[in-house]
Amino acid sequence: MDKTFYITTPIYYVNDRPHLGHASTTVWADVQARYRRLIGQKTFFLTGLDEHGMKVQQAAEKQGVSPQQHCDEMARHFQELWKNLLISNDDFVRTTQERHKILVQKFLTELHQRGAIYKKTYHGWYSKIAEQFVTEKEMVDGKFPAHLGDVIELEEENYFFKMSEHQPWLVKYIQDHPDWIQPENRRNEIMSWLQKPLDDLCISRPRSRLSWGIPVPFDSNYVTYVWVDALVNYISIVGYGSNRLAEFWPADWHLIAKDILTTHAVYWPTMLHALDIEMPRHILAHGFWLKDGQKMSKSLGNVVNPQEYVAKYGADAFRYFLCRELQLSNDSDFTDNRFLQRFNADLANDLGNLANRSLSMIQRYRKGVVPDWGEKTASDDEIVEVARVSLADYHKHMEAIAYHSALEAVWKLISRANRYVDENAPWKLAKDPASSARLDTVLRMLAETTALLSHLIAPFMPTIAGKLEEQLNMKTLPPTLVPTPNFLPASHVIGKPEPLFPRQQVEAR
RNA sequence: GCCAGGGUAGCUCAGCGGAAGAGCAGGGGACUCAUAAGCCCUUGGUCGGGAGUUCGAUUCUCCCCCCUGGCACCA
Repeated sequence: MDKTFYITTPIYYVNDRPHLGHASTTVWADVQARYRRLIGQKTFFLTGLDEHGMKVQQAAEKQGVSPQQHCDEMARHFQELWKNLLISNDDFVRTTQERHKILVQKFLTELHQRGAIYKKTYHGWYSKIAEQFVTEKEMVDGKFPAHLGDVIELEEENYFFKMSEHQPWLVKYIQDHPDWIQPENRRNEIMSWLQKPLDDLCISRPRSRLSWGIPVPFDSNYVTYVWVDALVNYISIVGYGSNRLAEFWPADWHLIAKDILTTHAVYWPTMLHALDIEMPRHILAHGFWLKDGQKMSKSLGNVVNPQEYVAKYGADAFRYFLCRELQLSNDSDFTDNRFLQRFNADLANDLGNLANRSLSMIQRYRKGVVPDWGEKTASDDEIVEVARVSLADYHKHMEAIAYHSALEAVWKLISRANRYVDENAPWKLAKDPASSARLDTVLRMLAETTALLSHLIAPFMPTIAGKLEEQLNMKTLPPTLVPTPNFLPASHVIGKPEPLFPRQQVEAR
């Protein structure tokens, strides 16, 4: 494992409080970061906030506070949620931080020096009320909607990045790297999008109408367009401008939601290419959540508040659900019924009960001492084989961020282990002294399987994995995912078994 | 409107030319270590509609219906 591992979430825009979408992307990144650390890879996991721009300026004005005060308040909401969701980010970038601003300016200076930026007049429709340019796309029946107020034709000088120059290169790059943009339907979208000629990208705003931004280094009358500001975070925090950059860059994964695919798959790569900086290895865009089959919206009042679920069911179960149910290529439906079904069936019944029955029997039949291997049968060979296959599948899918499949692999082992208990019926073996050697093996097998499972679920459910390890009394053992015949030493004494997940009441249907 | 993707068991989805599958939910049974959990058995589908190619189509082709997504400088 020579290369370090670097994963990012978007830096979230602070015009609103964190919602289920933010939580999903961040949990996904966290699971990957924890997995990488678990297998011993040096890992950097970055998330943060995008704090500049018109929307923030306007939101602050509306509340009668300074933009920075507004950002600080939002930052508290995000950081509180990440804490409650057990997010293990290595840094938290805020674009208003000096360390970031300096490097955004360096980034722009370099683009400018290379001749990648030029100034031209922009013609467009400008809404005074919204304080921004609007596109003709927003017209309804040839008119702009009333909430935009008077829309006037306006000319404005701005700086542009020569994005169009990089179009042929980008098309070829995507063709040559089929796994670069995932999933495939998003890649196809970008490819079809690139069939039209690419325009150059406006990367500035006159300071006169937007003050809340990073000054353009070569023209103090302008501030930077927020996307340039935001995207640069991926390199500014890991050492852009110094030889430190090579330690983590290129990023292994940029995790995003589908709505910001273009900025990450077109704007960002072309900017990097203009500066001869290496491309990120993968860009993964997941879908949105629906609630009960509908788009979430404040007006419908069906917005899922992550904090509520964490408070009610625990961060672990919530994280599990986000990883088990969120689809990549499509939108997914979040329903309370489905959440509870997953909770009861997968967590309480399958996993929780397996752990509890296994440890209880070791307590009851061997006074908490994990016995050494005794008499073996074909049943043992079978479960060991299932464990071997599950582990291989697990690693394969974890590396690809296919959590749905990785968890399926884990649950195949859980199912097999539950069947193993019934087919060996330790309670019958315990009644016959002649079966003692067989009972030893069965209990040892269950202890080992449970120990392995605690490691496999750790990236998804850190607290529960910790509780399970505590009950197994294996806190002092090194975390590892290398399959060994013995996670637990001879004569190992386990702790007290406690249910991991309390079964939830489901309303009668 | 244009371009993609999809419509398979109550739900979520896999299969994509040779006898319809999984998980969950539902029903029944034997057991008792365990969170009345687990285990075994089981109900359930003219695979969106129509036409065609083929010895044979859920799977390929065409038409139609329905759904979803994308169509840039809003983050």
